[in-house]
Amino acid sequence: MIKQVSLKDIAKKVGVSTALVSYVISGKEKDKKVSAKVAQRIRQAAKDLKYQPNAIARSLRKGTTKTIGLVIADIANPFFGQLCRVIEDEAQNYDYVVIIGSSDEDHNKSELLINAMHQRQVDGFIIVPAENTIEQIQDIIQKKIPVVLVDRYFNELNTNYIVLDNYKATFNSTLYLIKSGYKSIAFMAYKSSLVHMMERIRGYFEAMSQSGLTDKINLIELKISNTQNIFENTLNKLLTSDKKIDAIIFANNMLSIAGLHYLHKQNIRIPEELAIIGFDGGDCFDLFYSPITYVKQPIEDIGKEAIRTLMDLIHDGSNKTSHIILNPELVIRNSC
Amino acid sequence: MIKQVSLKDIAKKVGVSTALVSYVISGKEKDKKVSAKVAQRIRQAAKDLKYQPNAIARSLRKGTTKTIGLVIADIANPFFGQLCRVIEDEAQNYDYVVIIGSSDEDHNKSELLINAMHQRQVDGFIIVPAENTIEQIQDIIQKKIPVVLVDRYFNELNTNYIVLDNYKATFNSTLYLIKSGYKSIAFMAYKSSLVHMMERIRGYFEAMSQSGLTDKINLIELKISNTQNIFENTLNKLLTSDKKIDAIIFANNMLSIAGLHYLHKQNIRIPEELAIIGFDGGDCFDLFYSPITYVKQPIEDIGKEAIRTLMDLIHDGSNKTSHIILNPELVIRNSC
DNA sequence: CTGAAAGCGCTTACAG
DNA sequence: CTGAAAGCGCTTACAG
Repeated sequence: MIKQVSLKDIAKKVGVSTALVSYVISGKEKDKKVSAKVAQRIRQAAKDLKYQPNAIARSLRKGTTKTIGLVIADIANPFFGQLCRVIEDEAQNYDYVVIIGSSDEDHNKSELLINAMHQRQVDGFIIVPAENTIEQIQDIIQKKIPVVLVDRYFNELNTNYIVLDNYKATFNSTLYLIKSGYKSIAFMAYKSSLVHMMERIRGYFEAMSQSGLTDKINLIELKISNTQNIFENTLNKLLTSDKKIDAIIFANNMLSIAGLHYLHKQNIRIPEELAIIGFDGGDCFDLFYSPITYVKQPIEDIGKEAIRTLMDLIHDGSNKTSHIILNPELVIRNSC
Repeated sequence: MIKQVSLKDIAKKVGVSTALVSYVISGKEKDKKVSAKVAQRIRQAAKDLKYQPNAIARSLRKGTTKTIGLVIADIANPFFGQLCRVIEDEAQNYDYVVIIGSSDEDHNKSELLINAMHQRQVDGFIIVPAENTIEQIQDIIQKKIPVVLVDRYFNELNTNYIVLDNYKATFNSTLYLIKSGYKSIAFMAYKSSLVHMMERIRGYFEAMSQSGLTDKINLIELKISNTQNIFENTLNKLLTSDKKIDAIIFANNMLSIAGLHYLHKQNIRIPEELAIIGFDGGDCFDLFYSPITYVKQPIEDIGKEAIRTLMDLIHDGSNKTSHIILNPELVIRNSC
């Protein structure tokens, strides 16, 4: 690493103080009334020396880094991958940079990440909170660092959040299946105390019971840590039971993809033998021999709203709390 | 944003100088022989005050940020998405953070990104270079900032790089098709001066001509900017021509997926009517009714080697140049 | 219109 | 074993 060009080098070359150079470089000449010709010489020198400001020094002085910390729940999940992309792109429009970490749904890892980002003085957080991370979020709030939760939130905490209307998502999906003549509809979800999962389950329950199908309710809850093997055994047991399942709704895309893998392997005909509704979408849903009907989240909007909310918080220091709940879309194809 | 706890606060509370606190916090007590009980009191105070070191200040002082700048070519491409994940995970093992940007194959955007990262004083770069970015890479090298290229490189530049053996990848794929009895094999690629694409094309050409099929060579080159529409028209023209194409090799995963979309829509039976070899893999290849044979890149290895090489460069200041060329794997399924 | 100086929060020789 | 002090590269009142 070679010694880099600093303000001082430019100042020396032009024969002025670093203050002048700083004014010109940061575009404040107008206010400070730096003479046009001095400004010109400074700009020229900066170009000649290929000056690049040291953002670290500026950050230390100004107390702001133009950096956002993004903690997602699972980097292996394409849904979050896409979300990262949107957020990154969007942040760039505001001249912010994003540093990303995956908690892998583990609260210890989450804490490590949040601390590392905090040490790096991020100006704000966007977090997809894992289970048992309430205290971590509380700590951030207490330090008055702007934070917005995404995809999930805690009822106990009055935070900004952007989430899907998860209840509506599964309520509508279930109803759609029922209207299409399916009755014995199973629901595969993760066992979780997190509100998004509970809401998805509630949507399914409500739709079933409101349709007089309470006795057909069949909720399968898997642990996130379960392997594809356990997953397939469970699915196998479900499908070979005497309950005669005629449809399955998967509560997120990891479950959907795992499910499709199994059904594909077993050569179970969709929708003839079994109807399917997936979650979150993706190329595989489109390219499946029988394109999959699924709940589509407005990822673009989620990301944009998250950044917009965070920027409001950072810039206006606004003290309102935003709860933004976005509508799901049921994309209807051939799988049911 | 609330005033944060600093070394000074701890020093004041314990009644020592900030130097002592710094030694203890950064784990240097042994060397500096801070008395055990003072060290203990400092640690306790740090914990009581929930002290988090200010990494920005440390970076400014030490001249290192423990941050890596990662510039990929296209954030929408799942291949790069996965690569980001691997690199991020791997960097974390070394206690480094990654900031990511996508050049979208545009050299202007690439320059903007590299400058922004440079201003943020990244300790090193990992770059998937876009076309016409030689000067940008040269600039980095000249500033003695560690950099390793990934996926592609420039023949004109003596840089560190990690790439697939692209020639072998398509040479073997083409040969595999030929051995399976296919003759009229088309190759869909992007028009590009970049070495990875040219190597993939060369592999195809060589395999065809070595097999006496020179007259069957059929290279389709698309611009990266081409829409799915143009893509489909081209594919349509190709398949309805009197050349009787019996197989297509796609030169990367974007082309593969676009191709599958088209073939799926047109109900072209694979492999009966047309054999297919894809590139890079993914769930859609697995879940396609006729699972797709494809060239698999060792993404995990690419990412790990990139980080390892960069860490060597940063830490040992090693002045050797690494050219790492990894082997492709042809994953054989049912599409040909 | 311009400059001297303080200070952001650290680390690290140096002196004792 | 401990402290005073310089300095990383900026920005920004303040004074002229």
